[in-house]
Amino acid sequence: MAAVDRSLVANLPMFAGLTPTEQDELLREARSIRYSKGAAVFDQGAEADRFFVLLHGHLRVEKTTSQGQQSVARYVSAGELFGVAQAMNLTHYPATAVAAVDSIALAWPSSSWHRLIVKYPSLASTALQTVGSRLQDTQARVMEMSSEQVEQRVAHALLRLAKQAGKKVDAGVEIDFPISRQDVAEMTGTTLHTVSRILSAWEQQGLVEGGRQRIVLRDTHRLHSLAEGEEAVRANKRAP
Amino acid sequence: MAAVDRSLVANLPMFAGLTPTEQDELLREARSIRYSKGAAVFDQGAEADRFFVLLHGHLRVEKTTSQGQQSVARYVSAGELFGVAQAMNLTHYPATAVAAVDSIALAWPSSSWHRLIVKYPSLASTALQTVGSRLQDTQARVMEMSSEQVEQRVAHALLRLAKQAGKKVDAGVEIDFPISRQDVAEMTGTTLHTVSRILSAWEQQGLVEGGRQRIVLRDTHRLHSLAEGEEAVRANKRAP
DNA sequence: CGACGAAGTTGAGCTGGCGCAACCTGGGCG
DNA sequence: CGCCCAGGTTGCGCCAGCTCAACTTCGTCG
Repeated sequence: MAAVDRSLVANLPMFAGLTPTEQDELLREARSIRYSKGAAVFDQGAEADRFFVLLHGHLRVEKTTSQGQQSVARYVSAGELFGVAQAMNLTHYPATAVAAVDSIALAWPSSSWHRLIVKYPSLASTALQTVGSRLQDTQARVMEMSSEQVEQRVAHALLRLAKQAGKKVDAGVEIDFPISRQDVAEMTGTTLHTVSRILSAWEQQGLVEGGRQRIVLRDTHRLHSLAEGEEAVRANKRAP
Repeated sequence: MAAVDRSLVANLPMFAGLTPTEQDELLREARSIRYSKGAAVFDQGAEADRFFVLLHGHLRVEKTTSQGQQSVARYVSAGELFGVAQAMNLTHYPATAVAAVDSIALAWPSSSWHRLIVKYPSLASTALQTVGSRLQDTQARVMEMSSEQVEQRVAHALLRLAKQAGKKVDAGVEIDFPISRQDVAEMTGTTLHTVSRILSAWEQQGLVEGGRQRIVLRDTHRLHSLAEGEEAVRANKRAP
């Protein structure tokens, strides 16, 4: 475990509003940990003994029901606070976090949480905002799933991914980590077959560009109209 | 506005962990407001100038999409903290809260939030737990909507309502406020028609007892198996 | 460099539940 | 006391998207 320099983290939301001295104090209590692609940062159901800030990389957060149904809750990007189960009074992690690419995180023991928020109230505010914006996102997903067709939901999901983890590339915006059709299906509540059909149709229209575990958005504007239901690229149109 | 006695609120989560003196101080800054059935406590999109604790009654929290699609996000019961938009760094309420029955709430100005959590860190903890458990619930809903049939989702929704706001009655457990088929549909992402068919079928089996804006669960045990997908009371069974 | 497996594509058929429509019912108000 | 209407029920037909299945492509590991 290497010491982490303050300059690397000073502009993260979690450290904003703290003096350099306070930042150093906080950092002194943290460990920096490296996770290689595919490794789990924590597992659903495990004791929530730490909370984290992601320094580098991307994590996929997945939930599995008792019946074995799996679903992708969200992706975590660099700078975000995550694994704050303890702060919400949970004793165990409610989901699994897996490194989608090689990643680095800072970890604090959950037991310090209470002491830290008393000492640094801004920490509590940051956590509230983090959890609050997750709640917003999740509620948005519920509304999409109640009222939108699969095609719109997939469009929304891709646009959200692009906003959160989009890398500008000559052909458009590329999702910055490997993501399968199955992953997209698990984010939108559909099957990989349907996602595949939709992406194929879109590719024909020049809306996206696919590939193995790879999605590039070529026309975010039209994807937006699709997402808002202003038009539709019917995927199962029958040839006459 | 009447002064609120500490003894009425001392055992609410929000006031736990505070000394009687602190409780009094907090109360002194609050206003108590009465809402009659159907009145809005706040409207989606309005400036988030206050946060609340519900003292008595039940609220329905609804969200409407830009396309006009409405959905019920949750119900608030007595004792709960709500309307904490400001704490999540939102300037406007993301949903509308309507009194499902005559209700009473305590209100604080949002502008005091920051000062209060610095003074009473336990407030921040309470808020985090509140928001956290909402996040849990919402994520559970997403998973249900991805992997369950409508019938299971309705069963889950009713059981959740009963747990949160169930009143023991001779025939079983009654939802403690008026709730329409439409409301249930908006909680489960289906249509009032489908809910009606399902409840009718269940009523024939003696699982529930219906009525205008009224639902009584008569066999929570079988409803649980239904919710877990262990059996199914097919609603559209065709007569041979 | 061959072959095995993970990821993706595509076809065909079936069905849950939605949309539409007509109708019933009980509670409240004039 | 009778009318009105919000809330509820029910029948019918249709189709989006799921299931099942076969096949292709790509990457990687022995």
